Amino acid sequence: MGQHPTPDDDFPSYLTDQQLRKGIEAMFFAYRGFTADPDRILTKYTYGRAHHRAVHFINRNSGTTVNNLLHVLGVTKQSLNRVLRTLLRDQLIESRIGLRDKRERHLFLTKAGAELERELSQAQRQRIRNAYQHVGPEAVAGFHKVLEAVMDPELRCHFTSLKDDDNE
Amino acid sequence: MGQHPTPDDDFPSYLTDQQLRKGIEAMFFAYRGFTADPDRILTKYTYGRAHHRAVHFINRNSGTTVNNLLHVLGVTKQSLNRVLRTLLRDQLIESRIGLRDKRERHLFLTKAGAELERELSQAQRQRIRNAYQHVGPEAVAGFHKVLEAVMDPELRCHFTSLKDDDNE
DNA sequence: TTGGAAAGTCAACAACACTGACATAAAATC
DNA sequence: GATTTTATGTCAGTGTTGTTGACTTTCCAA
Repeated sequence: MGQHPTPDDDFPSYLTDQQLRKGIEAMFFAYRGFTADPDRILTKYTYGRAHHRAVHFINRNSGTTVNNLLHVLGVTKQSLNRVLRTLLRDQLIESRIGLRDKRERHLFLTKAGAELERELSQAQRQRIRNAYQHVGPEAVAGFHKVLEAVMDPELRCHFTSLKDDDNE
Repeated sequence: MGQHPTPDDDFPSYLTDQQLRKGIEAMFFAYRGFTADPDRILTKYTYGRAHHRAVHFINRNSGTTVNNLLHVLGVTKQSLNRVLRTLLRDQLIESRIGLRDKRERHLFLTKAGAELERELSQAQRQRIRNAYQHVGPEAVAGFHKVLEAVMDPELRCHFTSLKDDDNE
């Protein structure tokens, strides 16, 4: 059921349930490795993955609004607010009232925040760099293709656009 | 710093910090998509991702011990025990005392458990299948290569061995 | 027989998500 | 100008999933 004993052009071997399950497990184990290094660092600061994500996206898109961050991270404002509050308290980010629209808060990393971001992303980049170097550019291209195809379409636009609209 | 303006053979363009950051974000967004379908289904049963993982690995390696599952999942026995207890209570799994070693508990899916596993993995496989079909076999091969390289080495062995040792 | 491994349990705690309700300020619209 | 909508923040409560620490039971093996 779902399996196919004799793979042909209609049912290539890389689409068997067995291969798909293999891919699912690979994602699970790889994501563990992917987050392992930042997680280790974050415990030093009594922060969690949520702080890492916030800091990452504020760095990537400096001056982003709370609302925009909300949609990118896919969490509720209450959940995000808890994280932002501690980051503000610890002066890792700062929040500036929008000039054009004074309801909006634009988020920026402070110097300390940028340092933490660097520490976190450096560890993560090192692991990815090692993996990329090990497998070569063709495999990396395939990796990116598959990941993009696995994303939800509405999230894909957040990913493909490295620069967003909002800055004052 | 870390960047390289003129990519050459020593510093190919696919290893720039920019490209690595892109890969990191791709992993983040793709993992969200990867778990979205099972998460939706799990809320119907008031279960979470931890239940999915347990059911997946018990199905993959029927008769596995609690201790083995512990290492594969990378959680504490207290955390796993909470999940297993509810799955046992709801008769989705059953636990049999080991014949050779009576301290060990070997875990099996019940019929209902196998049904849940199928429902969860089917949704997940469908997404992966669509992605694989969309990008083609070469990209998929690259995808697998990168994921395996990103894993922690001690987790990689759990992944590569589809069959484990323990059965009575 | 004693030591230690495997399994299970209890309690307490923390991170991080959720819902729902409410408040404030400002923009947009009627 | 009054009303509605939007953006943000906050409070309270809840649930899942992880942690540590302490303790017990079972049982294999030296």
